[in-house]
Amino acid sequence: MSTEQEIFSPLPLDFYDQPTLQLAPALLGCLLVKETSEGTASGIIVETEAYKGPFDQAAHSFKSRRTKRTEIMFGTSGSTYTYVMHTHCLMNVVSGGVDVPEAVLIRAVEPYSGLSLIHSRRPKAKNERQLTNGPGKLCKALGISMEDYGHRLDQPPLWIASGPDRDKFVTKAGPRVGIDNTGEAKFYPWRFWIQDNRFVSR
DNA sequence: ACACTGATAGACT
DNA sequence: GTCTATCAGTGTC
Repeated sequence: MSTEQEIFSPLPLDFYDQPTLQLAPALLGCLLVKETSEGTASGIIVETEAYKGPFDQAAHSFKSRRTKRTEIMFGTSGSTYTYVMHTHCLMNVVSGGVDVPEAVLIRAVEPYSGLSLIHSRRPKAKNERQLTNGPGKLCKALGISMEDYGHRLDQPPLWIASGPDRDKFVTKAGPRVGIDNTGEAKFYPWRFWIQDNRFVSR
């Protein structure tokens, strides 16, 4: 059993120096923590998706498209890539190292701490599952926004820690979600989740 | 199952 | 300047 301090202690930046397809499943079971003036909330990462820039038609950085939005993906691993879609914000972890525009999308978490804060931020959730079982929902629940764009994930106010009870789950892989019209890329099994966890988005 | 929402970037004229 | 698509979520049919 880990101590409270170990559970919440930020992972070092070099943790993100591993191949994106290895990092995505490695993030499962880790704790995503956000500190705000309202308090601190956290959730265990239970679902991720890998996006491999230049060769991945589903990625914003396909063919190394370098723009204001994708710029952070060309930077160092372990930075935050936030992106606004419709009315919601989605969070990605930059990987691949400098000049390799890859990232891992955090698709779902299981609420771990700051439950009352999470509930107050997600008044429309009709049950516990709906608090954080989607990429836009978890950002709202934890208070993650465009202000976190470019933030390094080894320090407050936003970081990822090793989390409790590591390795006590089975990892599954399958096709990614919400990426129609992307040809072959649609079928790559680059989505990873914790088997039987009820907060997985689908 | 379906449509409405509506921020922002990127492509195009 | 204008048009369109987007790594969703929600309410309604």
